[in-house]
Amino acid sequence: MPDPEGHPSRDEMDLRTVLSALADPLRFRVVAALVAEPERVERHCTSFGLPVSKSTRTHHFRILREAGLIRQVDRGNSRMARLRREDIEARFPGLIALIAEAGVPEPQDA
Amino acid sequence: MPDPEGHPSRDEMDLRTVLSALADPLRFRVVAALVAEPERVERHCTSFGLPVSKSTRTHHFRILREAGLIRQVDRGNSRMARLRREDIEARFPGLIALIAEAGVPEPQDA
DNA sequence: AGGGAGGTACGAAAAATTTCGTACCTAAGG
DNA sequence: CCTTAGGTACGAAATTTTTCGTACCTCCCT
Repeated sequence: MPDPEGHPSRDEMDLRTVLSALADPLRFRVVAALVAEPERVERHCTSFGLPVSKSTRTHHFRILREAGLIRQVDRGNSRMARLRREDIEARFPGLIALIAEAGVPEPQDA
Repeated sequence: MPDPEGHPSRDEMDLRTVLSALADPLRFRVVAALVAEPERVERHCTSFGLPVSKSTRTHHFRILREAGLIRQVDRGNSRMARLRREDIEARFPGLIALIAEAGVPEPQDA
């Protein structure tokens, strides 16, 4: 069972769920941006500049969280996102390298 | 440019297109089934037992073909599908291993 | 205490994807 | 030659996903 905030444990992660999460252009951009960051970096959910309303943003971050790709941490009145790099690498070895190789898409093609 | 039948060349393959192709449950099943086969096996498009009409089947195989995941070859009056294993491995190393590890889903879960 | 930034939940609208039916084509086999 | 199996193209229906607006909550700051 996922934890109360909806984070699955490492072995609850499912490849098809992860692929669906990454299939959306905005979500891919978020993950690719995190992959390009140094290890353990936390970023504001707002810092990705997604061209959508905040309720849509909540929706996308929920899907990323429930797929196990990111961990969201409460930091006072805002929420930070961190890539679950080790868990992803352990469960789906090589996936992060593939995303890193593809790079962060430009906003317009996504 | 893709060839006349819509197969992209190796370096025209795009990770996001591939991920979108794999995000559909039926298409994932097809690819996972091909991954589980020995190298170079060709299978009838009908042999996967997809629970959809033939026009829908055409649609899904087109998406797989245009993503570069399979190559479709005319064999008289029918068409065979073959995994583009080497191209996929060259362009997205590790991806096939991830799919192989996930296994072929049971029909009911997708 | 009050205002503002950042978030979530919920329901509905909009857009994209999947699905099917029909019509049509080609090749293989009787 | 005719039938049948396997496919494609096109348009429309059904479903899913994305998107947004509104209402509401919490924490920080003044």
